[in-house]
Parts: sequence; structure tokens; C-alpha cells
Amino acid sequence: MGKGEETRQAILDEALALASKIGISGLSVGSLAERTGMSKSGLFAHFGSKEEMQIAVIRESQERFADVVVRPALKEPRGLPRLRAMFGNWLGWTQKIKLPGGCLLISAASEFDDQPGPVRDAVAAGQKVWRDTLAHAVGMAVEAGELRPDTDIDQFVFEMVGIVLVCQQNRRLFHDKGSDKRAFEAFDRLVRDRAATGGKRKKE
Amino acid sequence: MGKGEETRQAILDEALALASKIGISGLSVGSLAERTGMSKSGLFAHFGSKEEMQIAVIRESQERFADVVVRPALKEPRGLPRLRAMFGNWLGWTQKIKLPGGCLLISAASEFDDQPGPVRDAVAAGQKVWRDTLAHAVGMAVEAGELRPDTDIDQFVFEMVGIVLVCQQNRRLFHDKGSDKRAFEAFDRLVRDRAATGGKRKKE
DNA sequence: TACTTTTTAGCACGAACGTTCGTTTTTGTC
DNA sequence: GACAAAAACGAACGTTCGTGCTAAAAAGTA
Repeated sequence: MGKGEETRQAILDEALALASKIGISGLSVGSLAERTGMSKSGLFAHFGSKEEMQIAVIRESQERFADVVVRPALKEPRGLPRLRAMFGNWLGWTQKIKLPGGCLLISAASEFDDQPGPVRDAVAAGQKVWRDTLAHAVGMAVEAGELRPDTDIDQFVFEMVGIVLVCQQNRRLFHDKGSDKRAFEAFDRLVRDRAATGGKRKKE
Repeated sequence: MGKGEETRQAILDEALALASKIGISGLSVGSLAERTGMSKSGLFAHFGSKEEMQIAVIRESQERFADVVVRPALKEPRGLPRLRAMFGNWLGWTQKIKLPGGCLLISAASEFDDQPGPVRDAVAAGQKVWRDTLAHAVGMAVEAGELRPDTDIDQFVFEMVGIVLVCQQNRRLFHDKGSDKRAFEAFDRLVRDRAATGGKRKKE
């Protein structure tokens, strides 16, 4: 299918950029139409409702997230290298896809966490999938003997997410260039704290 | 001087509650007027502009934050006890003042981090003051010999903030009751990692 | 080229937005 | 109780919001 999908993509391009600055709920059909040079109704027809438009933005973000964060990391060897790649890719993914603002999946989470509905559901579902992916990666580091067997995997992921959240806040609110360095430092401490003593152990 | 301030306070009460659910930028003069049973213009006159209204909400939040988080913690003895009190009070402060949603200072930070203007400035300034307060508290724990002298204080605060952020996200997005427990666990690990050897010890 | 389907524009709608203004009600002071 | 000041109201402003329609234009297909 040619043209339709093409302009829809162009709309989403612009929508992602705008939403990364002013938030998902700040998106409006009018402003988006103006930016893309379309008519309000023409643009609107691609989604059917504002809510569907917001969900489309979320979905698109999640797809790009999978493209630039998850998939590249899966090419790394299992265990700590892959986990670290996930962490690093996550920290920098919005810059990689050239969003002018911050991570709109994070801000969407805080925008909609108290507003029940399909948008919130989409955000929460995505977050859960990602956390599960992280948990799985941590689990493999445990199996590989890189992390201690008694490692609380969910706790590990919990703290990992926290580091990314504060890094994002630091970067965007204070324009602190050292945020990433601090984040990696925190991550390393997180790993070191659970690092298996002695040699590596392979589960057979 | 009496009546005006009184209703202004009533407006802010309602505004805080509403904003904790839908965010600061979601506040509208109309909806707020309806909730307080006032006319739009009557309510509007108390602030002069929507932006001033938003700032007033931020300020009010910051004052309450100081009341229920900072001041009570200052009554604790310097060092780790006080630091821990700050952390604990922070985690639960929105429940204490009975906000229906989450911490609107946190969500305001992510709402406005890419939108220059006085609102953003107010949020950022408040965050900075709070982080400085935390840093000072950490510094006293170092001076007291509870944390190692080579402790990177800003890094400590950085990670501390991260824990609170992820706790908030966990609680509100996933309704995870165990968030606070995880947060305290992370905090304890943070402290233990820097704990001075031979100093006070927390029972495990 | 002709025809069908998809995509876009134009226009209008009711509602809500932030804001201004003049008027009315309430409040505090003598 | 009189009177000035403060507070609240009601109506209206021009805009923008999301969302319907219908017609025109473009794209895809034969």
C-alpha cells in the first residue's frame, strides 16, 4: 500500500518529534496538521480519533525503541555484555533517532499513569514487555555465572530503570552533560554488587 | 486580606488534587472553577493568568513538600537517620497529604523539562534546592563517619533520586504494592555500599 | 484511457480554551 | 448603618479543540 502509509509515516515522524518536546497529551490535530502542511481533516482521517492518534504515536515509539535499543543489543553475547548494551542503547536511543526532546515513552508513563484508558494501557503494556526483556537478560547473566545465583532479578531491573529515569531527568531538566557518566557508574555499581565471586560458571 | 487568601487556598487544594492526576498542564481554568463551585472569572482573578496559576500550584506543592518531607526529617539526628527519614518521607509524601494521584513535582519535571519558561524554571529551581538539601544530608553522614570519606556525594544523590523515580513509576503505572519495599532495599544497598568499615552497622 | 478506490481538502459544528470587562455581591472598617 | 475595598459573577471575546460531513483530487488498476 503506497501513498497512505507513506504520509501516515510522515505524520508520525512529526508527531514523535513534537511529542518528545511537549508530551503526548499536548499533541493536537491542528498543530500537527500545520507542521505537516496538511489540512486538519486530511490528517485526522488517518487515525479516526485523537486517542487513536496518540496510541499510534506510542506504538511507533515502541517500534523504534525495538529497532534501536532491543534488536542491536540482542546481537551482543548473552549475559553482561548484552545487558550492558541494553542499558547503553536505552540511555541514548532518543538521540539516535534524533528526537529533539526526551524519551516520550518515559514521559508518557508519567503523563498517563493516573488516567485509565487505552493510552495508558498501551504505555503500561510496552513498559512491561521491556522490563520483562530486561529481566530475561539479567537472568541470563545469572545463568552464565556472571551474577550471583541469589540475585533478585526484579530488584535488579527495578534499580536499573531508576538509573535511566534519573539520567533522563538530569539531562533534560538540568542539561547536565555528565548524566550518562553517572548513569553508567551507577549501573556498574549495581552489577559489581551482584557480581559472582570467583570464576565464571556455566549452566549445562 | 482574610477571605481572598482563604479561597485561594481552597482553589489550590483542588488544583493540587486535580494536577496530581492529570498533570499541571492539564489544569484548566474552567474545570477548576467547576470543581470549586466558582465562576471562571472569579477564579481567574486570583492568579491573573494560567501560567501564574500553574506556578502557584508548583509553589504550593513545594511548600507542602517542605512541610511534610524536609522539616520532619530535620528533627532526626544528623547523618544516616536524617537521610533515611528524608528518603522515606519523600516516598510517601503524596499519600500523607492525600493527593489522589502521584507526586506532581516529579511529573511536572517531566512535563516541562523541554518547555522553556517560568513554569519550567520554578520546577527546576525546586528540584535543585531539594537535591542540594539531600547532598548536604549525605555530606553530614560522611562527616559523621557513617559513609566513607571518598563517597561521591552527587553520585549518591543521583542514585537516590533514581530510586524514588522508579518507585513512583512502579506504584502508579503497575499498582505494584511492593514498590516501597524495593525502594528501601535499593536505598539500603546504596548506603551499605558506601558504609564506612568499622562504623555503625545496620542489622541485616 | 477509463474507472474505482484511496487520500486529501473544505467547511461547519458545538464545546472548551484563556482572557477581558463591567457589574454585583460580599467583606472589613469607621 | 455607611462606605470603601475586595472578591466574585455573568457575559462575551476571539481561538483552538476534536470531530463530522461532502466534494475534489490523487493514486492504483484494468
